[in-house]
Amino acid sequence: MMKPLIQERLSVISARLAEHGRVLSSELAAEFHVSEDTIRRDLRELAAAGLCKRVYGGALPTATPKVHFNTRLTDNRDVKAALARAAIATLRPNMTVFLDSGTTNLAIAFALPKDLPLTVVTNAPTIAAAIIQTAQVNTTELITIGGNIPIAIGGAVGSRALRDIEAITFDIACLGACGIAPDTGITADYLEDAHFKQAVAARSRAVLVAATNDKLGTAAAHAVVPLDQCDFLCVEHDAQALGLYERPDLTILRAPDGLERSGQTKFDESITRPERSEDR
Amino acid sequence: MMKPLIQERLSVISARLAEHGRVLSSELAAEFHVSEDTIRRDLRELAAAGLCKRVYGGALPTATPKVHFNTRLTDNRDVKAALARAAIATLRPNMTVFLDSGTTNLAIAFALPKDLPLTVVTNAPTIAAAIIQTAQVNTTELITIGGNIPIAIGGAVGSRALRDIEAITFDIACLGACGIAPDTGITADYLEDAHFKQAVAARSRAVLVAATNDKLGTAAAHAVVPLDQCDFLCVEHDAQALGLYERPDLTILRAPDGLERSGQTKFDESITRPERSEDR
DNA sequence: CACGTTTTTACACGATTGTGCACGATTGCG
DNA sequence: CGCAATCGTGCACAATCGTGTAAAAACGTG
Repeated sequence: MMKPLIQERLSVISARLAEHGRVLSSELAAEFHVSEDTIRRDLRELAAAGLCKRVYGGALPTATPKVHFNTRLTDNRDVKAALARAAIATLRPNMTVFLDSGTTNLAIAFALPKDLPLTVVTNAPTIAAAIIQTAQVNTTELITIGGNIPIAIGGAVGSRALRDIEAITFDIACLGACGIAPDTGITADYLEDAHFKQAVAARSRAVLVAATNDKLGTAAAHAVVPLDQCDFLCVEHDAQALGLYERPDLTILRAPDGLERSGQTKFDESITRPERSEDR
Repeated sequence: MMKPLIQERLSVISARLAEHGRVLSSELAAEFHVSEDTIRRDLRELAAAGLCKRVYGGALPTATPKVHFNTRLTDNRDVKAALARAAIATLRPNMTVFLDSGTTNLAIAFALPKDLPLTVVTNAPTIAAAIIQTAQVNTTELITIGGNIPIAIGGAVGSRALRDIEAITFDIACLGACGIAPDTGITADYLEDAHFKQAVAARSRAVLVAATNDKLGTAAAHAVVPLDQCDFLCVEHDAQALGLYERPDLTILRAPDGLERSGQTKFDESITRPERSEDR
């Protein structure tokens, strides 16, 4: 049995990941006749490239984009609410704000101060419904971008949506990100979604991205905008390795530490521990 | 057989939670061949992430953060659900359906059969959000009509919405009615809303109106369409004086007597203490 | 070929994480 | 109240991980 080249090994691991949905460090070590340290290095590299997510004992494929919008809705609700609080600090009265589809932006929609006059534009019905539900009649103007809506995305991203976007200029655009990494910038799972986000970013004076820890350091399939075209990056209070994300015109906002859990705060530190994935 | 990674276990628990509506610590421990302590730790983690609510003996899914609709919906919920069931009897596979804003149409959106392939068009974000929430990814195509949305109306009714409507022809349009009477026909509270409904009706092969008893015999400020341009009228099972509404091409559908509560007795009532639904 | 440099790997060691067990506290129920 | 089930928490042990270091292999160059 010939010893495989490193790239071959990485490729095989990647294929195994896609086929089986998971890999174990010990299995791979036995299969390639190398130490688990080597496998761990490989997985670290793949994770840095956004091709997998490391977990205790092995690795899993990066979040499959086929999951239904609803399933993502409840994930990290507290965390996203904290991110939202950090994001709304950037808003000023009478701004025109774009809220992209995505659960983090949904949290922002719910967190909008009710007495702050804003024009809110969105392509996501769920977010528009949140505005309708919570906003004052007189302080908020709501504009929706219509069109065909892929249910997995939860927002209009087609040609009509692109055309309607052209008629508006935004003071700030809150973009959802499926992945965000220092080298790849903001990335999205779907091509049309990525195109739409690009168009929005091009028509915005400022671009804000809020990302939970699990998004940091990962890359999805389609590039949206590089980091140096972003103006605000909202991260969790315990996000790490942020030095890699520093750019001249990028303001990094840390979310407040959301420790007002209903109970059992004692265990929070052991549960929401920081991610370990560092880049090289 | 092979030992699952922790994240996989958490994922399975989460899925089980969504599917069954509950999980038992003892069941999970037996299934994964781990101690109940481990399961409890898992549930603690999921609960900290806001994905479930721990109860004595297991865990329950967190109340689905579904978009809260107007309180008017909950008032006549059973009645409107019954009306919705009558309305969906008019639908056939691959129809293009327009759902106007309004709580009765919202009930229709929720009652749409999940396996019925449809193209649903709506100008109301709340209804679009409901479709996103409940629809299958592959059987429903969703198209929204965008534009400026007066929050009091809850749907796009302006010039852009009118223009977008021109490009579509509907098999059936479910119009919301603020009032319906034999002489005035369908009426609406807002002028722009009435205009928009007219445009929709003009582009539909069939017009359906569902009305609760309190709408029958009343008239709002602005006329939409007369009765003889309607094709289906859905009324409650005990609606009276319907003879006045008879027209040559109008089919009157009586809703079933809404005595059969849709089951779905949740784990909630039996195990955990009743608690207020404090969504946000 | 000789030599220095870079890359890759394996091993060692301490740190972190996951798990099961023990024991006392709490909760549900008759 | 009393009993059984469940829960919380501390602790021990094993698996896994990160990092530093050294050896081996590959590479380029004279």
